[in-house]
Amino acid sequence: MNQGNRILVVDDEERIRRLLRMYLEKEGYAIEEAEDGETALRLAQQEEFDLIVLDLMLPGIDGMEVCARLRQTKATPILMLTAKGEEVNRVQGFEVGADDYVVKPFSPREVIFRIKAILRRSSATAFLSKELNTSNNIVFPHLVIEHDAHRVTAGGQEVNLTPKEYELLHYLASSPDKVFSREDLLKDVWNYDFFGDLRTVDTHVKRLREKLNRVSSEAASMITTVWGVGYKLEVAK
Amino acid sequence: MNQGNRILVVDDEERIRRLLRMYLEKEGYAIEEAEDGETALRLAQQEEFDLIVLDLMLPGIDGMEVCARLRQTKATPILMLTAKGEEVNRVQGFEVGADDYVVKPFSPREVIFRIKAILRRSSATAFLSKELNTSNNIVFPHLVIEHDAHRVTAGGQEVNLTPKEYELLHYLASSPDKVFSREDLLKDVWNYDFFGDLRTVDTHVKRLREKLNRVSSEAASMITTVWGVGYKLEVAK
DNA sequence: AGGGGTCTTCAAGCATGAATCAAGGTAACC
DNA sequence: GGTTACCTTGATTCATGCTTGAAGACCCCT
Repeated sequence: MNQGNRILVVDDEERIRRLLRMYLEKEGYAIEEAEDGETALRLAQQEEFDLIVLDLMLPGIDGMEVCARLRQTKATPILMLTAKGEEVNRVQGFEVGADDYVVKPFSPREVIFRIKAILRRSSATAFLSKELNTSNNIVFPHLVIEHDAHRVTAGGQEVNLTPKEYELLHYLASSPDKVFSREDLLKDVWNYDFFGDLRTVDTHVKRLREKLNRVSSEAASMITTVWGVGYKLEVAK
Repeated sequence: MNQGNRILVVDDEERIRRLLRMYLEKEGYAIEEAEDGETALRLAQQEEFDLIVLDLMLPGIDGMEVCARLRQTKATPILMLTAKGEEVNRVQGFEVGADDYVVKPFSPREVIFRIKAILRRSSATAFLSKELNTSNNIVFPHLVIEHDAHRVTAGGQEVNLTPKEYELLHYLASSPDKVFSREDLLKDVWNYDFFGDLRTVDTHVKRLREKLNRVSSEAASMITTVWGVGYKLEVAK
């Protein structure tokens, strides 16, 4: 868990702000919101944040501008949100000092990963600590997930997963033993603007189990159904 | 990882300084900035840096001059930045004591490689233990990349690559097994002022595979597509 | 400077692989 | 044994990657 890093979320769409607040608070961050550039700048000046999530498209002062002005006085890390197809000059974004950017529509999961990555980096440079803990690997008795290599190994053998299958497994694996409802999974693993059938989750679970089972029945049986509730990845007892 | 080497960045353009700071801090270096020759000289005299990145074109005392004066008292390694089209005599630069030079617009990646190479060289003389690691060669079962010679050998036979093809391959090879998205690749391998189509990456990958394949299908098949994510250079298992 | 060749980029169409959803079957609970 | 939730399957739709060609930038050589 995080020790309550403070994050400022800047977006003109309320549902986006609410969405991010929800997810980030779940992760233990303290959230503040701003719906335009002026407010964002004011808040950022008078309070200390550990990170700012900044939409590019804002009424009044746009994100690029906010970013540039902010950089004159503060070094707060900035994560940019850009809409797909928006004629964004990415380089401009970086020049202006954004640390990373995410394209909408994003999956909540992705945003959280990027935020964690940025915060890890910035605290790493502060303490000159080695990036030992940075490895994104998740290791269970019969299941290894190497995130950088995007590789899953079950019972010592590599398993080929499709993107969704991989994301689903990775999501379950990052909170082992926790049960997620189908709604949870759809909300977190899929894009925020996807409203699909709950049964879609079933299908992916099925194929995930199938692929794991071809290689290691132990790994496959880690994905357990909690009747009337949802799914979880169960770590052997 | 680097143990926080200290680097002084000297350039009159703020966006260049910021850009370099961003990338270098990500690599774990501690950055200080100067925007003119006078400041640079003052800072370089009163503090100890492990390396100085120095723009040739500066208001007041120019880079060449700074370099020459610095060399009278310090042996700090210097990496020169020169603008394209600037009729720079490279030899002049070396005479004056620069250790290496990079032409603008540079790709962030290139600068980082040069910096690491210089630091490795200079620390190699201090610690003989590192001597072994000094070569910039990357060696895989069917693929050898000799960076100093800018030469690629696949299956024992030399392959002729264009600059971009080479850089792409080298970048992938320096983090084997790690998956890079097309965005990542554009960001790191292309120049800092390039804003292009993601599909451009595909084209280069295609031709890279083609050239490697003419000589060694094993080498070609090391460049693997991770569906929905990006590309990686996969080391045989 | 001018011309030829190379490298890079980008667009368009095609090929392939993955995600979705509906419908019927099956297992768990009471 | 009935009811509810879950699993399975396959067709359809959708997303992504690959290939090709052509245009333009760039470089080198004369």
